[in-house]
Amino acid sequence: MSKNYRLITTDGRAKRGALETVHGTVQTPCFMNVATVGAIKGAVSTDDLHCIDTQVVLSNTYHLHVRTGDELIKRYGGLHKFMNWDGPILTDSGGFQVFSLATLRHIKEEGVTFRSHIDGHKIFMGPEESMQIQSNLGSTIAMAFDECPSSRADRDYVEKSVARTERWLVRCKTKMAELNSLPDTVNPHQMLFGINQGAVFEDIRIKNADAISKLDLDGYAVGGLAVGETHEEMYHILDETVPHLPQEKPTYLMGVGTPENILEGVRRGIDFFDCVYPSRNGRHGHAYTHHGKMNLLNARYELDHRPIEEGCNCPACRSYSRAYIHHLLKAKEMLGMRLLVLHNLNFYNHMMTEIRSAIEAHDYDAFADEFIAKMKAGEDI
RNA sequence: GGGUGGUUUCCCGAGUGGCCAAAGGGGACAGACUGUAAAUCUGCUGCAUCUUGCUUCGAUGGUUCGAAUCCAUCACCACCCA
Repeated sequence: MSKNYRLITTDGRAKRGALETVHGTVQTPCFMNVATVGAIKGAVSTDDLHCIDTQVVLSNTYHLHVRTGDELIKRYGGLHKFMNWDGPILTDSGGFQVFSLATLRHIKEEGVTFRSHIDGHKIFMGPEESMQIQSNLGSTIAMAFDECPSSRADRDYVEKSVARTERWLVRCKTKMAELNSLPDTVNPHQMLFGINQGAVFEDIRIKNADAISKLDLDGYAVGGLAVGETHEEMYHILDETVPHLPQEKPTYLMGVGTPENILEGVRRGIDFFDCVYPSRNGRHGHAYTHHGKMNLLNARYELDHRPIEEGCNCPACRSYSRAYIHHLLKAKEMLGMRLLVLHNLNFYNHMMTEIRSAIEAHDYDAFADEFIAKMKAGEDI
């Protein structure tokens, strides 16, 4: 397995690292931009992604499997070629869909039977199937196939689920090694990240973290957070769990989150994040700024000549006013959504740049506290 | 000039004697969304001293215990015949 992660410096528990991949080096902490079906929703192109300094794109195994099909993408030459993105791509395993498509599935030891949300046909996905699909896609980093239990699941269920996810992880590792050694593999250097689970039960989390750490994977994710528990519970679980994951490997907090969640995650030793918020909220009219979040659909912006945020270098702020974007959103013109998605992703990507500088300067705690306070104050917007 | 149909709360539009402050859309206003079944979903939209009271359904007058709903007159709109 790879020795590709380099820890550049630390500040408290915060890590400043670099992950070498066949598709380039990722500077961490890093926010991955979510492109579930091979595109960032909101008509964002890969050219756009270069303009807003995106490092890593995240795509989804289940969604690409049911449409358009991973075998077809493999025949095309892999996902990188297909979507014309030569930077790193992380593929989620479909594990989250085990959780979010709960009404359409049935879980067993071998894997999960889904009903396709597209046409209702039956699909079976287990660790081997998920690894096969991710290998066909040829992503840079594959995620282990896991179950993400609900934050309301009882202790007994979570214990059994985590034990099964642990057994699935061993099967993922075996299958990936096999796939990477095949002659026609799209990306023979595909990496594998394992996933820690355990809902809000810290002892289950710690036991699981210790166990999966021994598997010497390329990286380790904390999954199953931000699914209904409080922020305090989430931060507490990170406090207790992250120290039990290998520090010399990249860590990834899956599906998180708000700018504040990310700042707190970095403080607790997380390298990678991803979240639908900047793109989805952009489509829904929300813009992130250093002074808080604003809803551009609100009438108060109808004659506001200012850009979303003064000094922002994104395509929206460089050329357009709040008033014009408000109008575009009201008129349901796609450009309105597109500009907000670009602004928000640019905001997140650049927040990560600021975070890396603060860790390098060994001033992270003060930086994070001030960043969060400023966003909460919501002044001048 | 004659005939017929119509005028409902921001707009369209249902309602033909009490359960109507008035269905349903749209718009407006606000909120939610955390490994995206999400350009989606939710709330709200006469006034007030808001678990109750008041004023609304073109205008005025009438019938009735009770009218957006029935009658009369007037105003305006649409179409048809001259």
